[in-house]
Amino acid sequence: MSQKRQLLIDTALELFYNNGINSIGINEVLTTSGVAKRTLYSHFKSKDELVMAALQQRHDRFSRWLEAKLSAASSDREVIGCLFGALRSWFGNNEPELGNFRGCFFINTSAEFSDLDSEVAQFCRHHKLEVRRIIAGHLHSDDPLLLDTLCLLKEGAIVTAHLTGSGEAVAARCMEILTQRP
Amino acid sequence: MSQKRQLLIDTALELFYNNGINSIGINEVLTTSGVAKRTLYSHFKSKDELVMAALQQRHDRFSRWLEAKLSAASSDREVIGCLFGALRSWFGNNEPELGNFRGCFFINTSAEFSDLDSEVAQFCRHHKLEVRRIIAGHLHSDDPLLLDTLCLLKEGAIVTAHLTGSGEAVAARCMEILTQRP
DNA sequence: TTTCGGGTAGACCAACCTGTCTACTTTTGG
DNA sequence: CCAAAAGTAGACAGGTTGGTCTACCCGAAA
Repeated sequence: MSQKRQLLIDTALELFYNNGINSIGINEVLTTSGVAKRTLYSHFKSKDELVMAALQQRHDRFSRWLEAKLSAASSDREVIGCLFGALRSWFGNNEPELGNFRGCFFINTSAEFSDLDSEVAQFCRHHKLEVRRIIAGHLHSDDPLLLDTLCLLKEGAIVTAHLTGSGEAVAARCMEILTQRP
Repeated sequence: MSQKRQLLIDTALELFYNNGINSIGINEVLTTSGVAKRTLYSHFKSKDELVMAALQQRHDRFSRWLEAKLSAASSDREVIGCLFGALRSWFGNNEPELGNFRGCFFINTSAEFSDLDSEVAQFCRHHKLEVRRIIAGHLHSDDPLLLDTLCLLKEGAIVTAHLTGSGEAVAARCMEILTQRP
């Protein structure tokens, strides 16, 4: 069905991710995509609905990407290697399907929407839970402490990579930290 | 000198931290503080300048707070305890001087300002470096891997606490992770 | 007493925001 | 082949933004 709808979502996601949702107006999405305003509002009844569609799109894409990256791992040690190897590659802008690295879209979006009960904030929580579930699904032991460690270090790495810019060193450091454990 | 200036900074910081900088207009700062617009623009030549003053204020307050929390520690193990104990207390809204917990002001602000060269983004980087320096100053061994571990887990904890809401459990988990190492 | 810095209230400006609307054109399926 | 669906351009409405400006007030120091 409608390819314009998909074009709008793709354009919105890229602009939102690169500039923040509040910094991007509807008109910028329209001029960038070359779609008419009327068309946008025939597919989405408000900007919020477009935002939700962009979040969903990012979530799907990121989940598929992560799942593929972890699928090769056949031991916990390999899961660690795959996970932080993938992150390092992302931080270094070598994962075209995820776009130019600018932190985690869901962390960034949460920072912009203060109302914790809003649909947007709820979806961000949902995303993080799903990512955790994906990682858990690839670990052999179901040591909850290991899972928490991976998730916490992953979040720390993403934020630090975004803020400092030295993302690849950060990801490598995470692997050092984790391989130094029993 | 001028107490109005300080009142403006305090009001702006609270509003910015609780709602995000782009969501708060100058007029909201004015009505909340009860100060006239003319007065604001006699102290700050633009909103950006007010934003910078708010960032500086937050940085000073947070640094002093952290320094005080870590000053009691006399061993690396105690530094870990003090650090994540302080974070747990912050996450649980038991640190009035830091206000109601809503993540890290600098991480949130970085998410809103995409230009990495902007004064705002530079200050956020500076803040994180300073915090790292404070932690390093209280560690006895100068094991860089330990320092990195603490900083990464700290960022992960802040982000996760903000996104999921279960902050105190997260901080406790970090301590478990760290005490389980040699 | 006069002068002046710091303050107030609020009208005003240009730019931008989301969202609606009219009027017209293109695409596509039965 | 023609009707319905999907698209276009862009004016418009009503509100908000950051920022400027005029006109006035007050208290303290020279």
